[in-house]
Amino acid sequence: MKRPTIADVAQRAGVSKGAVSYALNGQPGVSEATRQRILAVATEIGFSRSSAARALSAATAGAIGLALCRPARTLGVEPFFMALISGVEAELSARSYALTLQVVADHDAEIAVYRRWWGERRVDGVLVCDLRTDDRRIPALEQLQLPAVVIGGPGGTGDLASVWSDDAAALTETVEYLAALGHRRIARVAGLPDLRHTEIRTDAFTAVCQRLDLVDAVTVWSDYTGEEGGRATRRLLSSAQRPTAVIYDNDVMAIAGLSVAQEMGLTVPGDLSIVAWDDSPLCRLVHPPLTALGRDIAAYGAHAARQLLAVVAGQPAGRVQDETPHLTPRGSTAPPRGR
Amino acid sequence: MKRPTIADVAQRAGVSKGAVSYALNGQPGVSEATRQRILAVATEIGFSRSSAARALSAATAGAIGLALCRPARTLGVEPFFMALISGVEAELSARSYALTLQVVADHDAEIAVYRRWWGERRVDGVLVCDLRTDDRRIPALEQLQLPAVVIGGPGGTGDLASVWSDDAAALTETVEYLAALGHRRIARVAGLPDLRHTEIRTDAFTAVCQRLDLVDAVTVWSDYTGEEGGRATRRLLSSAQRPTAVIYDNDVMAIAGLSVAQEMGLTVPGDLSIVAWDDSPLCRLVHPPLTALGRDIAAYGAHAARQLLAVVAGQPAGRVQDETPHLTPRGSTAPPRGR
DNA sequence: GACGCTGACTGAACCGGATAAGCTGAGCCA
DNA sequence: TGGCTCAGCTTATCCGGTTCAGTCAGCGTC
Repeated sequence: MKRPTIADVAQRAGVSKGAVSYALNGQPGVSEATRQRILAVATEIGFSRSSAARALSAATAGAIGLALCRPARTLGVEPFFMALISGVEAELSARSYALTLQVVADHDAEIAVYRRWWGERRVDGVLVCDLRTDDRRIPALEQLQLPAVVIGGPGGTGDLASVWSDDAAALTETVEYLAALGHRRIARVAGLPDLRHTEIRTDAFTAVCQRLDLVDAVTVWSDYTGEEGGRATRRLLSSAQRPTAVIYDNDVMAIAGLSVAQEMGLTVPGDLSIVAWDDSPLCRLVHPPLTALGRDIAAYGAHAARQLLAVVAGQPAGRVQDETPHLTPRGSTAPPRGR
Repeated sequence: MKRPTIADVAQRAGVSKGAVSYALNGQPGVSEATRQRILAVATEIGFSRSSAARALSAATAGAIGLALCRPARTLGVEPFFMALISGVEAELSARSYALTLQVVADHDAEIAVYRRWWGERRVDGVLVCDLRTDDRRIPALEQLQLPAVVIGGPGGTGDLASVWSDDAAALTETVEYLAALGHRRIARVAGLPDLRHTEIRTDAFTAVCQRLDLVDAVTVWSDYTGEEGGRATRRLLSSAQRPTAVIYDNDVMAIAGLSVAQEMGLTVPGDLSIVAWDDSPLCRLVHPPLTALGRDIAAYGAHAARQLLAVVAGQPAGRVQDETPHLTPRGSTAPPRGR
């Protein structure tokens, strides 16, 4: 099956290649009647423009890139990324942009991918995930002048545009809620410590616990996997002054924590209250369903994509705030027993 | 930052553009000494070929496409796709191919995407997921002559290449295992009925149950979501002759089923044995950990990607078999109580 | 009726590689 | 020494769009 080119359209419509190009792009230079005729011919013979030729002459790839840097073993389990991707994708495909995806092992590999994409002109811009403190990717992208939007922050994003959500406020609200239920010993199982949002949440946790005089507040670090989340929970629940409530930095660790609690003979929420960050269907899957800090992740992704397209179009890099995660109380939180 | 082109390399190496092209592509036409000099210059100035220009003149996009057709609400939850994608990706990036991803609502939209990708020459080939019985995508792709590999089967893939795993054998093994434990009333919570692999598993289930004379065997249909899986389990466990073992077509439904059983006061595996299809970290997250039918999904994806690249390279469309899922017994299966 | 002006369109030059065809000089042989 | 081959290049053309500089008809204007 021979693919029609712009020349075929031009010939059939009895005009030049240039006129067809103007017509297709909504540029002035052709009369309305001619434009309609050209568009009709294009539709009739099933013409679509070669992305390669367009990229070459218009110097735009029509694609944006997303490099995922989490190790393969955690990548699949959290629903977060798939939700994010589907949101990004919805926004992009609505504007006929393609999404190019690459899984990388570490930040060096990721920077190498950015460099290659830049050199190959394969993408018009990139979305950056999992912002770390002192993130080496930021200066690398600034140097390349590759349009980018960081998903994360606030802070630490250099001169790049970013989309962020107020995790500090969400965490504060959660601790206040648990404190209001009567909890005094609250623990937090955090994600990887060098991620920027872990840092932000940790600072907020420390601050609110100090303010509410929760002296037994403790944060332990983990790596977002169920294994580590379970292990951390086991340690916490084995301590002399075991917490009566635990906040987990993702849903997978929270579910693992719930299992560990049940395995150790504790009832949830009677003996232990559990809050999960990232409200996904997983949280409603288990018994009791988990109280969770949720937000519309697909919308977050769509927001970031929109922002990136704006940057690609030459608008100044802004830092826009997305929805703040909100607490959805379910069956896994209650006043501590014996209050 | 100005991006170097092949002309810059040529000038600096004191040769023509053509010579550089030959050198970069490992073609004959330049001496080994010159080739090395050119490659050194290219590395030195950080040159990489424009994917657009390459695509235009070599008529190859350097990318393959993957359209995901599951509704957004189930997409994120199952770890399956992320694992598949990371496997596909590993294989592609090793050969400098890019992965273009698109999320679509239904098969019509998916076919439209294929048509657009074909017209835009945006991808060299596509991977097709979630094969259905009488899948309209197959003839559409055959008509477009867009290289494709179907992930699924056997059967129903038309003239397209495919990579499949022997789900029938895996299911048979599982039923035999449960029967050997002493189970006589085995139920199966299946995924969407019009998926080809659901059909294959259902046929195998019927056959083995008949052979083993398990007259109470029953299959109920679901949609892969936790909600539906839980609901189906509740129905099954409320029936007069409730099953003593349930096989779930994915991990998410199995976990939901486990919760429902516990919520109804049944112990697992004492009162009910549970087997999950797709062994993911989720299965080890819950208590008891789930006996599961697992396979290396990333390897499956890599296998499919390799196969697609072969088809793109002009090799005949083959139907290759991947690893058969194998049963990993864990804490969720045991002989039925009161045997 | 010569002039300028505008809208509608054409022709040709690009974009950055791949590649077929052409050229050149060294090496070899008769 | 002339003729031939062939490795090792160069040159030119092409891929399929975008875009800029013209061309030209038609119209109003003084």
